[in-house]
Amino acid sequence: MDDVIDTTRTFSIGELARLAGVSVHTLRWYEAEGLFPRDVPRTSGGRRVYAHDSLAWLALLGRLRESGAPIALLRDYAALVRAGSGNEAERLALLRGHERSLDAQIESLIACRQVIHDKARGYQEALVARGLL
Amino acid sequence: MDDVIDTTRTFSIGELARLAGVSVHTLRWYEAEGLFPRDVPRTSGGRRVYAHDSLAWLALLGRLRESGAPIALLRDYAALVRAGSGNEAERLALLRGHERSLDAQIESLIACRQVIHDKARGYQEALVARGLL
DNA sequence: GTACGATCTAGAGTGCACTCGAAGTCAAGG
DNA sequence: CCTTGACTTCGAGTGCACTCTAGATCGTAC
Repeated sequence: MDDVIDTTRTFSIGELARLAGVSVHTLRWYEAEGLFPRDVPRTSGGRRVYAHDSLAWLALLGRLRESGAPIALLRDYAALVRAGSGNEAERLALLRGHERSLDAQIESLIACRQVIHDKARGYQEALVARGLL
Repeated sequence: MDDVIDTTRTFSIGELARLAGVSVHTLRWYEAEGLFPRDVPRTSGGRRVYAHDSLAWLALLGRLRESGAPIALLRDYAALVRAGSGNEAERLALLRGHERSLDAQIESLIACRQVIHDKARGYQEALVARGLL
């Protein structure tokens, strides 16, 4: 199997924003907040040049955000990656911690769903009883 | 079976806040935002007197909020209840709509959980391989 | 060389849902 | 009567995560 990922591919901020589904404003803001695991290199003219793996990194950040992780957690995780190998136990603990909070969130949502479903069923039955459904 | 709920029981704002697990500030703010299905009566001195069913109402609002419903949805729902019977179909549609969004949320969280779990497993295996776990 | 779109920085603005502060009123205990 | 604590209104402040603006610069296409 050939490698299908071109590891020499780089992205401009506009390209990366489009591919990652975030705004260029957000990318600059993420950088300022320390959410990248290494400094983003620049062209001689000062423009950002993102490495090919930035997309995967942003995908992971996106999953963390989507699941309710605060920016501070992404910052902590980025700092661990930035510090280099040797802190895998800490990275694991951070991810496991978020996984637990995710479990709690899912449980809570399922409970809410049940309550709302029951309430809806009440209205549904009332409508059926009156021949309106 | 005797009725175990005292329907004549009323609550002061402080009591209700404590029982419902919200702040008195929030109760006043909810009222100002039109989140109650009827006007909250007052004593001659101007203090709010909440009816016994306010607790159940707040529990429902709490479930809706906990599951990501914006205040606007609670306001719309309260307006329907306030308008009285006859709009059960609309109430049902509103609740069903939120139930759908809840399904989507739960699915999304499960997908996030998978991604994060896989990432954590990577670190775990690396630690095991190095005899650190 | 100039037009044009993409990018740059620093900092201000936005939306949501509270959350708090100030200054005053009410009601029960001593 | 007086203190104390819960309550009142109104409006300002908070935290989060962007989101946008202004004004300048870069780089490619004509």
